Amino acid sequence: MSYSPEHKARTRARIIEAARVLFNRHGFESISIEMIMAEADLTRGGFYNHFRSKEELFAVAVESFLTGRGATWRAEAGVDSGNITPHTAGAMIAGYLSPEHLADLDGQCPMIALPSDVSRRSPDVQLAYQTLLTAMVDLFETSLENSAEDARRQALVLAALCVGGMVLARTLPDSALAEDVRCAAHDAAQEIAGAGG
Amino acid sequence: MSYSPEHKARTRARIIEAARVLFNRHGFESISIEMIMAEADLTRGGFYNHFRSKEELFAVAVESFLTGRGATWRAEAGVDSGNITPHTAGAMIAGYLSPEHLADLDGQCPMIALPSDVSRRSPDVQLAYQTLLTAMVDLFETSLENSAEDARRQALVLAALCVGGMVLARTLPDSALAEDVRCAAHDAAQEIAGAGG
DNA sequence: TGTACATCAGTGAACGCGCGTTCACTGATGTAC
DNA sequence: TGTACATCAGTGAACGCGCGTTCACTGATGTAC
Repeated sequence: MSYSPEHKARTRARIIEAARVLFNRHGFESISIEMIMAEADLTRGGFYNHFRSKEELFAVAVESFLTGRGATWRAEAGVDSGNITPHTAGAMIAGYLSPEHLADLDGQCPMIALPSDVSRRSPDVQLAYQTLLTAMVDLFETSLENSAEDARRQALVLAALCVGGMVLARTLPDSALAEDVRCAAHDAAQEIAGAGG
Repeated sequence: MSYSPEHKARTRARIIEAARVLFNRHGFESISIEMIMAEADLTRGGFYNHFRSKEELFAVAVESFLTGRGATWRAEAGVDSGNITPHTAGAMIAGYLSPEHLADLDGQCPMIALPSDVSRRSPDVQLAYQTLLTAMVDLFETSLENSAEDARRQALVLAALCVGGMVLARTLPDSALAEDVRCAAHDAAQEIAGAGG
């Protein structure tokens, strides 16, 4: 035997984390495999011991948000032991549409950082993106189930507001306008989540 | 004298139109100057007679939506001779969040096709994007002014819903889910636009 | 406990390719006479 | 009307560079004895 399987798994995780951060900040095409491997303290050649292609890594990196920062958020919002209340949606909205999230270029949700990159890549990459959206929508839907007439539709609207508000705020160079958009989206989302059906 | 100034202006317009379509479909980085010039029936070298860089063309191409398809939309929605009514917002929402717009990869609004491309480029490019958003928000705001308490905030929410709903619908590989998102965003936006304050 | 060995994660050079930009040149055009 | 000329939009080769992927090799590791 050579190295332990755990050794390889740790290296793989390091590559994924480096890729997640670099892709989040600079997009898919601006980041090279060499940059990712260097960020993980490795050299170019070893990449293909862990992934079949750059695009496969992209899909894995996008989805890794769910088990990383995403899991932390969900825990903080109170998604533990299946105990989801109307308050959960409010907490998630407050975190997602927060100034901190807007400023966090490394840690932000890939749905905000990478929509047009993802829309032009393989179905596998798009499926990873869809997994993130589905997790968010399911959380909203469960949270609203007991108070809203049409919880699923409301959940979809909340997701569109969260992603749309943040995508616009991220892209506008006038930071006052960006803040206006973020605040307006936040307040409207809280109103929908609070008002129920 | 060599060619007429009109000749050069027409060539420039052809390059911009070719760039708008190709960028819309494939993004900034996947499209080369050679591809754009070929689409405009020209060769690579002449590009720099018209633009200082690929990025300058990108900004111009993004903004060109406003005087092209965007102007048609605004006219159809009834933004002529300053005659903007509450109905105008509804018509704009119906067109923006329509299945036809979702399917129109060439003609779609660059706010949907290119958000993450734009967010990583120069301030000039971001300003072009902001011009599109501002036009949309202003139209919504004017349309709501007489019926809504806080017309500007409502207008920002509508813009976030329009862009967010379409960005998600464009990126999701499950087309049934994409349709659900589009419909939910459309109905919610119409409700906000119709309900007023 | 100590040594020989097989494995395979990681290395770094190489392959083939395309890119944005520059530049010397060409040739269609409008003007001057 | 016809011709010589200056202009500059458009051409296509070249420059310097970086990319994704492949591959022969290395050397740290865990195991067998």
